Amino acid sequence: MTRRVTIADIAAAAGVSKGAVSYALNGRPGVSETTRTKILAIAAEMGFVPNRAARSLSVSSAQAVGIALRRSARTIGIEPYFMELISGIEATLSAGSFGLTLQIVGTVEEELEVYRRWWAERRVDGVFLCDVGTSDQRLDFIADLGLPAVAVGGPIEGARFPAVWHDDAEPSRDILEYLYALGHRRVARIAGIPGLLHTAIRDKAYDDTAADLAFESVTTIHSDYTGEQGAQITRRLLSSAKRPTAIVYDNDVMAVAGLGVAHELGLEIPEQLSLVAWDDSQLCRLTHPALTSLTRDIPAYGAKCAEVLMSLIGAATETALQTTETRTFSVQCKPAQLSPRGSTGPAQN
Amino acid sequence: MTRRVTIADIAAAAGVSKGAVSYALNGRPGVSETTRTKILAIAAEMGFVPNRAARSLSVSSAQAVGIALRRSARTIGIEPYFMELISGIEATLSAGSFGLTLQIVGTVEEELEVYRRWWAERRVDGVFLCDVGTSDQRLDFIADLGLPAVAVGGPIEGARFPAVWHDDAEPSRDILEYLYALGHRRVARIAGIPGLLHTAIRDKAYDDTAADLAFESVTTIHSDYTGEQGAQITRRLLSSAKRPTAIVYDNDVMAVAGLGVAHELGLEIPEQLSLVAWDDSQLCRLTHPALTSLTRDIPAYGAKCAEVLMSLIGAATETALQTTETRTFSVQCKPAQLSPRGSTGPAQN
DNA sequence: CTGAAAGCGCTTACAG
DNA sequence: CTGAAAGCGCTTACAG
Repeated sequence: MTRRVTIADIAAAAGVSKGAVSYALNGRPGVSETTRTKILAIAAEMGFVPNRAARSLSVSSAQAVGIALRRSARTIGIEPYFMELISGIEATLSAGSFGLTLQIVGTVEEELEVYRRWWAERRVDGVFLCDVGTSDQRLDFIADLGLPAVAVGGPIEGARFPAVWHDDAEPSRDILEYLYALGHRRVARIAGIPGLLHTAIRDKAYDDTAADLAFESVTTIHSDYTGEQGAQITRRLLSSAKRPTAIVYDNDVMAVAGLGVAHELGLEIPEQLSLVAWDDSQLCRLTHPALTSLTRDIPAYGAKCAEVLMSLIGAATETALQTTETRTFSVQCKPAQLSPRGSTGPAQN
Repeated sequence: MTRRVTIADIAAAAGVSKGAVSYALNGRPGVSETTRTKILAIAAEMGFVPNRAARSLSVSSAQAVGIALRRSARTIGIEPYFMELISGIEATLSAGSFGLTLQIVGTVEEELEVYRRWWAERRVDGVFLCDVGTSDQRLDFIADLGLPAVAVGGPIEGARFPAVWHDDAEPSRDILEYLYALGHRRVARIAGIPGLLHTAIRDKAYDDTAADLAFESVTTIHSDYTGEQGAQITRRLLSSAKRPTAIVYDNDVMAVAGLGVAHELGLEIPEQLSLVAWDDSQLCRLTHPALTSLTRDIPAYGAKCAEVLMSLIGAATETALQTTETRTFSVQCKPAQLSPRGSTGPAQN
């Protein structure tokens, strides 16, 4: 159990004041180049790493950001989305040697409480807001707190902090046009949670596109994103008299579950039924046939979100320095691209 | 942007010293009951939450623990295991109002560096060590640092800190006996990464059990746990002359991929091939047929790991107080149970 | 039981 | 360019 070295140790070894050590270490004026290099050498030799708490207390910054996820213990694991997002976030954070504090909560109330506590404790300098809703009390709550934040999703009208988002309307249109071109006229969509912003955006895009094309029917049924509901709703849809010839799922987990149901009912894919998934994770390539899906680069998205938050916090990460224009209030990322695979084919009515 | 209230504010409002406020808040002797209740009331009214950095600096404790995960951005999401584990860990941590710092790393060197930095910065009071290897340099590294830690996996011989683990030998035996009873005589296992401790334990258990029963062949092929390799190895196995009638997978993702390959080859499940998965996540119930698998309660496991770490750190969580005997160096959890589903059936040789 | 003071390890004006 | 000092917001011996 080695002892931790402090600036006092370095100061003593270098024969200078603690202040000088601090200036040297932080690349600030106030020390000559010779003393600076000498101090730096000694610090490196002694393996100095500054005590976070002391630094935080001095500069009033936690050197960390937080993310609160509202899911149950059982369902959180199944969505590859979050881990990929976090993974991307971290890539940017580490560059600025910021830490990520993660908290899983059960209810909105708990989530708000976490934000308040984090803010009051100064445990984090900013937060990522996930699963943005169409009318989301967390937005004002966080803004009122004065806690820097980035919404992972958008666009958000009248937002008081930046939102980083993909346009979901265009891919929604892409899917329907693609299915239409394949001859599908009865299409169903098993959508996500109705209160979520991106669900609403997709809802509207589907409706708009459907109105432009001569579909026989385009139905949307909302779900809770779980495989159970995906399976259940698929079973119901496929048991109806005029069953759809194509089903679009708002995530990958439900699509996999839907494929399971299709197998269960003995339907040939894609001959008798075409399936499309949103959020292409590795899952979509594990099944047979592989699932046609909408592909986004989630780690890159997470990295972008982190960049915006860092620049908001004013942290001097390299990336943040390069792209100070990310301070704008809405950052749009490249929309999801359709990746056609074996689960879609021409309709046989 | 409300102002954060400090103990100085409370002291002023209550007309006492900061020391008195601290004693009152921390339930220590040194203040009369009347002043204590008065101070507490004022603190509550002002919405006081202590500044973490200041507290940490004083007591030399970060009030946080860390977990470093070594995966790539693309593959980390697919394994439900980690999020479930983290979710369980958090349930215990929140009770003691400890935070969880998460870091995703690419290499062992990076991981060791993270531990050293965390320790030097005093950013965490302890860490969880995942993916324990048969010969794991991280064990001594962490122990030498004097950083409290819990190994998520074991048992570890001569360990210098506690390990929390499930017995994997018994379930391994269960699977083989079950398959044998179903009449399977050619069984293959697509195992995980060879260097991992639990892989080695399962390897031995399979070998031992196989030796006790009259199998025609029991082969083990190691993999990297990804769906790609799961699919690839399954394809190779099923294309061989004397193909196995049952395949056991060391995780769920590979099992799902294996099922996809079976479908691809037109094999009837379970008539022509039985499949078994380890680590029953929701994934196993999404497919058709649903996958027979070995079920463990991962969130509960995570909670147990956190309990042991908290007790090690000496934090006064309620759970830790109740179970101080968790300071022992090896905590065994309930082994995984076989959950038979549609993917296994009698062998048709 | 209570108050004044020192200290945790940094940063940062402020004099020399 | 350099040093001594105060301060961040807590905790905790140490006197009264």
